[in-house]
Amino acid sequence: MFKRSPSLTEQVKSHLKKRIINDTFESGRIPAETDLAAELKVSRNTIRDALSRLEAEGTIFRKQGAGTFVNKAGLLVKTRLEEIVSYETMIREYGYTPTVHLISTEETASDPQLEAELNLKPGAHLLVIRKLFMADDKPVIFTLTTIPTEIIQLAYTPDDIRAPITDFLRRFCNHEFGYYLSEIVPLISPNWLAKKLDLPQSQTAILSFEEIAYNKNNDPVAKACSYFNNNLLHLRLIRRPGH
Amino acid sequence: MFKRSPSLTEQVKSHLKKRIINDTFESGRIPAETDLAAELKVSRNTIRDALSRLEAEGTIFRKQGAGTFVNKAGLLVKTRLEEIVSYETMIREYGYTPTVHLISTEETASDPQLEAELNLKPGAHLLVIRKLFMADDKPVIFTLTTIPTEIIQLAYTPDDIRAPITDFLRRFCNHEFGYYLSEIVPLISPNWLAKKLDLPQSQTAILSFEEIAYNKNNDPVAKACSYFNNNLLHLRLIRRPGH
DNA sequence: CAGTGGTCTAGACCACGGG
DNA sequence: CCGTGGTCTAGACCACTGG
Repeated sequence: MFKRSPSLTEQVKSHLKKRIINDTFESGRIPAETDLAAELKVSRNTIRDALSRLEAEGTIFRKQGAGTFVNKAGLLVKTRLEEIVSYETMIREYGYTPTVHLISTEETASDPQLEAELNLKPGAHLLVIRKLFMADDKPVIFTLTTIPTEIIQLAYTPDDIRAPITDFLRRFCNHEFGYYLSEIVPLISPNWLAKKLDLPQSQTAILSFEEIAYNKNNDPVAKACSYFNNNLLHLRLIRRPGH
Repeated sequence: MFKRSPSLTEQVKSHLKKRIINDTFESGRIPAETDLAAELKVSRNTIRDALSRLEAEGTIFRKQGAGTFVNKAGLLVKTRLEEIVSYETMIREYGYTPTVHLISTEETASDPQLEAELNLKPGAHLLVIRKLFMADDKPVIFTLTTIPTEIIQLAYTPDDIRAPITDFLRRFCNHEFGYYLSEIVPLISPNWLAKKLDLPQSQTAILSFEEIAYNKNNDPVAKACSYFNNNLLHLRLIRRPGH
């Protein structure tokens, strides 16, 4: 029934998610793990891995001894911060049409703070990219991405820069993206930013992300700052007790 | 070597974490999974589960084909939003001494928004709890917790209310805590809050959490709003690509 | 090529929930 | 009590890394 790639677990997960969304499971109850394993011809461990991922993203919940159930409220949550999606996808999941404007690119020298954060030599050269994301032509996210020029190995066009940074790192820097270490910082929007995000010039509180991108070798490879217009997007998160 | 409870995986995880912190592993390299399994007398799957948790919290990173390594930078990250710790623990992990002040408790009637969020009958009674968390006697977090009185089944003292809400729910409401669904909202601190958090009266941007607490049955049982003084605490998060 | 982590299997036993 | 999810085992094969 399933192929070898992507992983069985992933195929089972999306198969089950489709059935959940199409409401194939009456009364919100999902069949027992052993039954699913028999039906889909995979081992129970594979079923469990898939269900664990669906549970982590709030699609289902499980109760030992009772069963596995659809989390109707969880289905309404579109994006969760702890899982990266491109800003275009995020905007689309809120029901808007996304567009990306490349505002500017610029080369500068690094400052001591960035050198520490990205583990650079003093005076390293940096590529600074400014982008504006629109939802139905209303500006919602402004981003400022900083990449050391020394890791860029191929020539690129403005279109390549419009793509998500994870794609740019893979295609032009030969770095597989690993994860973001993010800090959430509240801010009173300065005038230049209020103008870009179409906020009232009177002081408005906004959210910003300051993120260091790490590659699969755990080396810091870029810094990304994002500024959100909270009128349209909501930043949500599922928080669970540590094990 | 290990007992039956808590889970083997959890014991292996904390055993390995101790060895990582004590720098038992030279050159940052952690032994192969099969070696660890033989040494600790557990199956490789158990080792893998433990390593997966350490990887999720940023303590280690793995590279297929190469090995498993200590994430030295990740060890510096104390608290991550996606994993719940009590605010007292969070303050302690930043190196301060925490204290909790119970500001007030109050009973009110619900409003339509809360009735929708907590799935209540119109006009339900609510217990509102206000607390202030101090770090070395400096105020850093103000919280406003709202619990429907109908789920409170035992009498409680002010001391009981000072405890984290997860404890209160378990001990006095017979509800096992499941997870928080949180929204992060930026705010310009109003004067009353600036006073409580000892912020400059001039407008300051702060972060707030608006969280709905769910129990293990996936029912919403409480609402918790938190307001942070960002001068002392940093809200961090590890973000990874979805599977 | 040897050694590593990634995936998957089949089976066992336990702990809990609800009738 | 039975059926559920939670944990653990032993073993197999694959995919990737690095010398």
